[in-house]
Amino acid sequence: MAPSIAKRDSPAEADRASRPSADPTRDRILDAALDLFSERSFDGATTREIAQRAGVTQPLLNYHYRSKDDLWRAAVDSLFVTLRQTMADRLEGLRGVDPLTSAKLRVREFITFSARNPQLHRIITQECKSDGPRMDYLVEHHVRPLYESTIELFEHLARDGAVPPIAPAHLYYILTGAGPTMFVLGPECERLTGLDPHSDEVITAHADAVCMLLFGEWP
Amino acid sequence: MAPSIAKRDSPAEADRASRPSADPTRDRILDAALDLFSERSFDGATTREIAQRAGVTQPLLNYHYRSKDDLWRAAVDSLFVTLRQTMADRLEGLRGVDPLTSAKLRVREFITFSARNPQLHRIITQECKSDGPRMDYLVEHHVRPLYESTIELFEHLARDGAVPPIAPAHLYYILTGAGPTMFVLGPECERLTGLDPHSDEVITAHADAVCMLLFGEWP
DNA sequence: CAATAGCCTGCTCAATCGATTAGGTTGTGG
DNA sequence: CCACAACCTAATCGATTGAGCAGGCTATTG
Repeated sequence: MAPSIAKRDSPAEADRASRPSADPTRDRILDAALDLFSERSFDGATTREIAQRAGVTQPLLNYHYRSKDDLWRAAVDSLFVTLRQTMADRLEGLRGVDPLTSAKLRVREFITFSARNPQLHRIITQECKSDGPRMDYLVEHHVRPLYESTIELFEHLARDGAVPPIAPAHLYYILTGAGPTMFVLGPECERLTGLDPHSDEVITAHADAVCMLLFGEWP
Repeated sequence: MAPSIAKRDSPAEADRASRPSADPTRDRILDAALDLFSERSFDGATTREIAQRAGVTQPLLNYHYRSKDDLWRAAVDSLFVTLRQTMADRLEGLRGVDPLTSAKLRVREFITFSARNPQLHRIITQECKSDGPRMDYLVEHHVRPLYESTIELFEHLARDGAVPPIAPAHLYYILTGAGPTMFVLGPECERLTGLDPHSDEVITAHADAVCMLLFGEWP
């Protein structure tokens, strides 16, 4: 069905097609793909439009990536790499800090990232609404590790009474729902509330609000 | 650009094409359209597949609805009519109940509806990610009234101290994010947590959790 | 200098999309 | 019984989609 052998004739094909990065052209393609896939969904985004936004021609996408599906996977991978790197950098400066403070900062960092990269949850909600090969890839490669480390964090916090007695699975969907939705629906939010979901003030206020609810800091 | 006159030749065309309902065939088409639009997005859903799921042929969609866009609008309308009807029925039985209890039941009803009709938030998140004619229709016809009545509710509750001191706009996105996300991502939730997001137990537990956080009932 | 390999583009194809047309069937009022 | 309107279908249209092919440019290598 899906031969693992390269379908083109040049020898280095298998290496090039949809493997690593570090090429400015490939990066521009991935960024454009991420924007359009997340806004318009997999089917709604056309390869021609992605190419146009990246400033290249459409056949170049099939040169660098075997197929539209392959391009999608590469774009998703790069986004999650950025997420993991950002979170890791943040945690780096938190050695020795007490667990509760560390957890609060993790939540804030997650919300800030979701606000600056709404593509993350846009793509997740697009693909995970129905079972399919792309949801499978997304969950097994990227979402599950995130889920499990979050569950572990909540279990720790619950034992200390730092967080309400709510099953971790529910807390996970409350956090991943309450945190990013305002920014996922950025254009709607702007129209509806007049707030600018890109501004630091609004992002901070939202993180404050979620932390207040989650960690119960109101008399 | 878009003449309001019927483009077909029969006289009753303008009346039929995309006006009221009460016809079992039209209802089946709308239900199928809702399912597919919400799962696959506007572009991802094909009129042929909608027709197939409704048990009719594809040209029939263009007979009953002027265009795919028209069909989408009719499907969205029917969903929001159901939402308003459900909420109104619920509030009917709450005359004389104190405001806080009434508010809690409203929140629970909203979450229950979102769990049983995940199409609602699936479509909202699909269309409101980017500005466009469908977001415009959705917001101005259906979302804004919902938003404003929710804001009003939260302002009342905040005055009584029944809800944390959080700006209503943020509370709105926290509620509409934390409540439905678990059910919007139903297939992912099942795979990730092992919970069945269709079961009454899980729905109730999630409503409990959100109410606990929102109304602060934990010592 | 010649040759080769890596990027990239213009042109094109088969498949599939939403929409249209013409026609058939059913039921109702005169 | 006829005429007409409502409902539905088969066949098909032009447009757009993802993908493939052949070839051109540039720079590194021998």
